[in-house]
Amino acid sequence: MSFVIAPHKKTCSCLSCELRGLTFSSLSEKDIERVCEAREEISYSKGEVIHEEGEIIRDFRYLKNGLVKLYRVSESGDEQIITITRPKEFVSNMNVFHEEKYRFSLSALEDSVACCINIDLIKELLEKNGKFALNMITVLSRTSENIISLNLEIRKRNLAGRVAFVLLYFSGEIYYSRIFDLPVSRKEIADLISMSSANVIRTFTEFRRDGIIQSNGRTIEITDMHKLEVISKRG
Amino acid sequence: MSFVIAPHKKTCSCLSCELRGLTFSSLSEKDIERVCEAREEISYSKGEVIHEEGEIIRDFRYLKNGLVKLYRVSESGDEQIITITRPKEFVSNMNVFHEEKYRFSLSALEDSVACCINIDLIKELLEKNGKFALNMITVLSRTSENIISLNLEIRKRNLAGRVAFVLLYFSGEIYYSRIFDLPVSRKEIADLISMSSANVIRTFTEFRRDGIIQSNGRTIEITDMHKLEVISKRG
DNA sequence: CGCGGCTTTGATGTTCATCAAGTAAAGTGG
DNA sequence: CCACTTTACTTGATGAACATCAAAGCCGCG
Repeated sequence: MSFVIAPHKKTCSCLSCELRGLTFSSLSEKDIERVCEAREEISYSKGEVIHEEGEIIRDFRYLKNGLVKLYRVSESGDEQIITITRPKEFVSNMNVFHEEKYRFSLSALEDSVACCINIDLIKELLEKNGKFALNMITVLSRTSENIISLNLEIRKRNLAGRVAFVLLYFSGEIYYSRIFDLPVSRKEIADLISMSSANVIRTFTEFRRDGIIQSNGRTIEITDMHKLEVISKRG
Repeated sequence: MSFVIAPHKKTCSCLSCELRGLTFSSLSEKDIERVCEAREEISYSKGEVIHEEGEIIRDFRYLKNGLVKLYRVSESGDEQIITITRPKEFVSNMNVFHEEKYRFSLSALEDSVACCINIDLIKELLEKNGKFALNMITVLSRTSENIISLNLEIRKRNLAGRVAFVLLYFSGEIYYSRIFDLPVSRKEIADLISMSSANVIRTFTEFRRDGIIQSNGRTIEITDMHKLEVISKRG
């Protein structure tokens, strides 16, 4: 099956989008085209804010590629990171359906691309197409549960256990490699695991001393996976 | 509009159920009746487990009244409480839609009643009726976000702030009163806020000494709401 | 090249967990 | 109903875990 690129858009590939299967698989071709017409693809460069807490929700945002962090800033100014995640997850698009404004902020940790589709159109399609809605429920549920589980995992560990867990998270869930460049600062790790950045750094130093990791700035190599897993488990 | 109680059921009140508006408002009368036929109303007495982590999900459970805690037990045997909530929230029914087994456990803190409806019937109705599905999405989203927000609030506070926050939570969100009977043990509060029970108790004692609360066993009276709010905020 | 932000390390003090022992309360079986 | 057992609660003492503060080095950026 072939399709023609609309002349007024650089990319209009919903029909062939590799992410289509995640949620939009149950839409008819006609509806997919409507979405395609209405959508806007926005690129965010590393560090850019995608949306902020309190901002009015106008569209449903679907992360195509990149890496983002979902977070909240308290009155006192410090940041709490809720999750760091790749496209398959929905992230902030949970409260899209029951609130007027975003409750959390979202920003790009790597260059990212998001599809923005008017929220009313999505709601209309959900209402019209139960299969699509059931699909959406499935994806939203998974996302929420992953966030909740991540939190439970973190909160049951001590400092070293949390740092180990986060390193394993990046290695196993984000980069699929023993060697990777951390997408976040030490302070952001601290904000994710609710510890002070000084102690996160100290823990890195210990891991280095004990031959568990090698690190040079943001480049990390896990040299003793087993030990790291043990620390994560008992911590 | 009147309805007749089916002879083979003690209660079959879906049409007039006071909770209908929350999710089932968009179902036709015919579908409501199907649900009504299929559903089973189960009572749980205080302390009883409604479902456990790992159990196969057979039905969609809808809390009619009571109070429940959602929690998880780690390999080491200690409990992490995720949330404590009243009927309007869905609680465990998130992973109903994307997993075979429950990821968390649910138990009754007060005598509770749940409607159990076969999950396949619910899925069928969601698929058939987009309005119903959109409704469901709204409720599920709200529930998830409340859990996530609760967690963020707790994790940004210190011991005293967490205890104050939890007391205000019970007072303001669960019992709507300055005076109430705690539905949980000191240890359960500890499991909710990730602190040791000894320190939770110590904090209670301090609050009592400082004239912030009066407490006799599980009966709590908040005597200085303002001070408690200040502790919760700055904690 | 100089400024500001991130990182690192050490020193210090606070917060919190843990252990232990004792008390109250609540269920259990005779 | 009482003796018994168990579980929840309470308090103190101790040490470990962690935050905070401060100073110095590093790196990137204008």
